[in-house]
Amino acid sequence: MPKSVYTNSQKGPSAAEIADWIRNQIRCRRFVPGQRLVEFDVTRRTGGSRFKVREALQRLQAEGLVDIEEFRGASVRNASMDEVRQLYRARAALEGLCAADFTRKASREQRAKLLKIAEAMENSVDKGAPESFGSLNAQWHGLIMDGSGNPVIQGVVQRLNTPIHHLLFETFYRAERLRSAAADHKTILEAIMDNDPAAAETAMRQHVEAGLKFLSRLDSDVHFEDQIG
Amino acid sequence: MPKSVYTNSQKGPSAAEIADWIRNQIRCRRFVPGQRLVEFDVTRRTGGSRFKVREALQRLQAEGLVDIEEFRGASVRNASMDEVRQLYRARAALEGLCAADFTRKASREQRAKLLKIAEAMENSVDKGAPESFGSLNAQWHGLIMDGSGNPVIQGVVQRLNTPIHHLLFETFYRAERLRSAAADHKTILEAIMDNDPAAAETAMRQHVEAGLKFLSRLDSDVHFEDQIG
DNA sequence: AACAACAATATTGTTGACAATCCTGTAGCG
DNA sequence: CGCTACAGGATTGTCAACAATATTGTTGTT
Repeated sequence: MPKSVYTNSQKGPSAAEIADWIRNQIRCRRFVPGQRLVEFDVTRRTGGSRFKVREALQRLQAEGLVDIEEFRGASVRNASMDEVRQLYRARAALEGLCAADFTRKASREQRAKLLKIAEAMENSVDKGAPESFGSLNAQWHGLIMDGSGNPVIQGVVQRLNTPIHHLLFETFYRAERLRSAAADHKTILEAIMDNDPAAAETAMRQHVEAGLKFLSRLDSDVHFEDQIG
Repeated sequence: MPKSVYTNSQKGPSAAEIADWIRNQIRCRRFVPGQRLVEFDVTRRTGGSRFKVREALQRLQAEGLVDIEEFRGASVRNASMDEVRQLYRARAALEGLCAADFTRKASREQRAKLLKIAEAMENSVDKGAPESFGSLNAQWHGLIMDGSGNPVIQGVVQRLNTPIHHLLFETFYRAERLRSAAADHKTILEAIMDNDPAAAETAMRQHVEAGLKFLSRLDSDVHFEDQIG
């Protein structure tokens, strides 16, 4: 009976596995920005040695997910609203490019799957199910990057997304946003099916930037609440 | 009299400084793709401890500059032509965005400086000086990213550029490419001075992709030579 | 009670030694 | 001559102990 979730339970988790674990905790908001990541703590919870934990934390620092100060250790980095804005703009440019390339290069199967996911998302909109919509949305964007045949960009976007992972879901709790996103997807899908890369690109860019706009509105609301509370 | 080039000569270089040193060696082609980076070697040449060297190598791995295999250590990663193509496409999208933002946000001084650099580059073209053209070219692109007010994208592009740094210079040894690049710059500059972000963006994208086309041609030439030799 | 100086604890940084693995050169064999 | 098996050295992976620093708790003074 294995003690941990990791494959090599004998030798303990590797640095990469520990990094994945921390990354996940951050993405699921179990580790929140500003929270300190004490080495000993991570050691106990993952079963890895301290050495490997340090290794993992350094990787995460290189990814920009974690801040390491001398003699103060690692803490989850806090992305400012301005940084979020920049991340979104970068995403918009890169995913736009992927949409264009998907239109050019994707296989028949990938197009079919894209259509299938889109239909499932429409379903989620009707039922008002933000979680399933968010999950399908992630699949949708992932599939487009996958089908664009550009793993380099895919990797960059994934890294850019990690610190704002939860934000990608947050906006979906407003029905207005759900409808708007679904409409955007429809536009993008049509451009792809029409084999119009340029249209797909601009539509995707607008879609991502629309997400940013919703987020900015949410953010200013939160600040308003902060002032009252 | 300091022993090394690093600021804290007493405590030895930090991991970040070692990473910078290695990155530089790679950029200057003193470390070539495939070359193994033996820890002890780096230790001696930088004066850092083995621990810090390992730290630095892991960072470089996260950046995608270095490959680390278990029990075989680090080696300089070799970017395939396909990967280079992807890097260029990502650059095109991101630098295009920066050109648009530069047009919107850059200060009067930054515009003036851009013009000044462009004039100096024209000079290099006339004199047929590839090295100075390459250096000015790097300044030119850097200035545009700087003036776009988007450090996140700037960081991403810098990381994308590192493994292909030398390629950015290689094409300039053909006079044809020099003239073509200078013409592109002129187009971009005009769009910026006309306050036309969209035009600046498309011009910049075309410029970067033109660089890729030249490179592809060079690459196939090299392959041809390989077959003969 | 508020505050400063100091001691105790917790946490991180660094080093060195040892184990595990790979690479290389050599000898033996067909 | 070509090939495999095997040692020896080289290189990396891992760990535990120690040093340096930050954080917390305590005490004494005003």
